Amino acid sequence: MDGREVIGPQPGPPKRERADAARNREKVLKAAARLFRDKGVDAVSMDAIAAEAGVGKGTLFRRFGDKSGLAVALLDSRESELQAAILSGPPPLGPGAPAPDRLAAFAEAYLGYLFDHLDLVRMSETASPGARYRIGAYRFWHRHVAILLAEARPGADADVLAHVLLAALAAEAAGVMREEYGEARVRAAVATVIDALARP
Amino acid sequence: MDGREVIGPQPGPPKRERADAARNREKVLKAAARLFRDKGVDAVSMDAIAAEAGVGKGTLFRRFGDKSGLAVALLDSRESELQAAILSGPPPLGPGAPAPDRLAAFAEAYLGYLFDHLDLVRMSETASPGARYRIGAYRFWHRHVAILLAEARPGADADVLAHVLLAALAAEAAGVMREEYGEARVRAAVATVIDALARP
DNA sequence: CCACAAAGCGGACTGTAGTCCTATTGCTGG
DNA sequence: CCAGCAATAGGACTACAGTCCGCTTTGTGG
Repeated sequence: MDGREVIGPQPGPPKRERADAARNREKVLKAAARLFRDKGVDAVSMDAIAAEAGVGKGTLFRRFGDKSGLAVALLDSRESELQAAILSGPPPLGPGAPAPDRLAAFAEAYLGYLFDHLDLVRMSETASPGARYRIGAYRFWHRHVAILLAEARPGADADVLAHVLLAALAAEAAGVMREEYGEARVRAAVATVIDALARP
Repeated sequence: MDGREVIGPQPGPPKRERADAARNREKVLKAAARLFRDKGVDAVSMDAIAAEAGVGKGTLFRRFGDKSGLAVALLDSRESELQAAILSGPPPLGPGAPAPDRLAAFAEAYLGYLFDHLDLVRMSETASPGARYRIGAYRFWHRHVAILLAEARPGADADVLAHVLLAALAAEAAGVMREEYGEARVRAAVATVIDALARP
């Protein structure tokens, strides 16, 4: 990443947030977190969140767009941590290590993040068709992986290969694999693929 | 594949299909095909299909389960062709060629099938969460790939690797890649990954 | 040919995501 | 402090997937 700053939903909005808007945003995020924790992500409807937060449905949707946007907002801090570690943390996740090592470290770290928040990430990726690829964070992961792949495997079509690799890290795919074979084997298999691709 | 028969939705039901049921099944499939062709898969609701077919909604859902089931039924013949070619067609897609060649041929053929029917396959895979992995055909592709991977790369965790590979062939992922980079680059990238994995 | 059980039918009903439009609220310059 | 206005709030409304259950059709055994 030749990066400048973390890509993602703006923690502080463009210009200035009106006081009532800020209040309601907090209320919604708190309510959503509470409901998701108590009942599970899949069992909570947007109506329920609006009711629990004491705001109207319109407010909820205008602010977060859709379920996917709400999930992204809830994941924001964890995601930013990971992005920061990639941009400026210690190697091999951060800059300084050889590309293949960085790729392996990224996969390890990303799978940790993913499995820690599987339901939320799944919601952010599957709320609407194509949601996964519209999220700002996806573009971040993609660029990171593409740049490292280009370095590790000169001449390859790194942009497309990065999408291929990331397909295996989709919440639904990784979730199914973990359920069927356990986390360790998923991590190992992803490491195998990265190894095969990045150390030709 | 040490296979015996094609996996998928039963063309002829278990015991015997009542006359009215058969009639309605045909009416629904015809109506759905017509509507999908005219308006596009995403713009057609289940209500519209039921109305166009002149049957009740209950009928539609009892017979096909959900949107995913309807898509599978519509894809059935093309899918069975591909499965048959894999099980008993000429090499390298069919038996007889070395595993890496068969894997490459499978990816080529599958991408052809996928891109020819992208919207329908996407519908079959994303109609409900996890739909992709519940479809009988997915299990077929998975076993096929796993068996070939096990042969090409002894000692590797072929079952998990097969899922990883197939993740790149998900309709949504492949569709996004094609849109962004074109079909040729997607095919090439998938071939690259298979090559890296299967010819260590 | 008829009676009758079971398979199948259909559309009213429920729950949910997401939209829209009007009333309200908070900010800003005077 | 106040007036004006743009941003925001809220909930009624739409459209859709999927369920349920009383009614109808079909095949069968007498």
